[in-house]
Amino acid sequence: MKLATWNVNSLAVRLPQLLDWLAANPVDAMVLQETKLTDDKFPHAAIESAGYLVQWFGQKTYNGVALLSRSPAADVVKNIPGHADEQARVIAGTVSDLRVIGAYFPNGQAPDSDKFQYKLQWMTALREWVRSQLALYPKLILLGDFNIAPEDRDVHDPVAWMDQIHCTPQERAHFRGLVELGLCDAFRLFEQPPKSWSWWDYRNLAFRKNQGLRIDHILVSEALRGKVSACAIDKLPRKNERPSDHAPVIVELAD
DNA sequence: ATGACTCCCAGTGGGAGA
Repeated sequence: MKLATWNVNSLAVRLPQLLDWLAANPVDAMVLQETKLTDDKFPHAAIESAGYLVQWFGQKTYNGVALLSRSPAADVVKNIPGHADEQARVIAGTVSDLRVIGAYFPNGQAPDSDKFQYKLQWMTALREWVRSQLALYPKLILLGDFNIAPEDRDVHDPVAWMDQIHCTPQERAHFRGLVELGLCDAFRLFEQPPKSWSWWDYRNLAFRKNQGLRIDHILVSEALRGKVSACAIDKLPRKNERPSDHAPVIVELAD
């Protein structure tokens, strides 16, 4: 079984690229972030024509998430239950026997901003909800745009990024908090090329110079850890014309 | 260098992203 996550930075713009990517990468399930579409505008028919069922949860202008799957998603949840939020950031469903939680973590903007406080509160709520989900669904996968670079090796210039947004000790502590629930960073189960990033700034020729961050992640529960057979970042879509600034991440689970 | 690019909604500019 293959699953993927991709921050598409506007599904209205990236729909053709998503369909191309799915044709080349026939995953069993996929989560999207930053669809930036209200629910009435979600292009479900095009996605269904590509052979996927889809659940979506969006808003105007910002955020927005979706869950695509070959087989139906059961017990679908949108956002974190009990955590009031104006922003559409989470979509979860059970696909086959797997609990799939797709998440778009807040950016946080700057460590001294109100948005950073929102990010910390959101991450606290997410962690407690994921803890309860793990009790219900031992086979759980949490994937999406975490907006956290967990370690210095996930940052092209750790000195310049030190204590900056995505790299603060508080954000990294939250990432470790998820790991301490029993989740495992699937990407790091394998030897990976050095300077592996999932996001490159649009500005300053960052992709060409390979100056990026690894902020899109796939975390798997203990029950799944032994089944992970591969995990990789697909840089190819970042070479498209009008690319998303993020690349997809794919994980493969043995049956 | 509080920049750069891209997207969105706006409305002939500005916020947000990361």
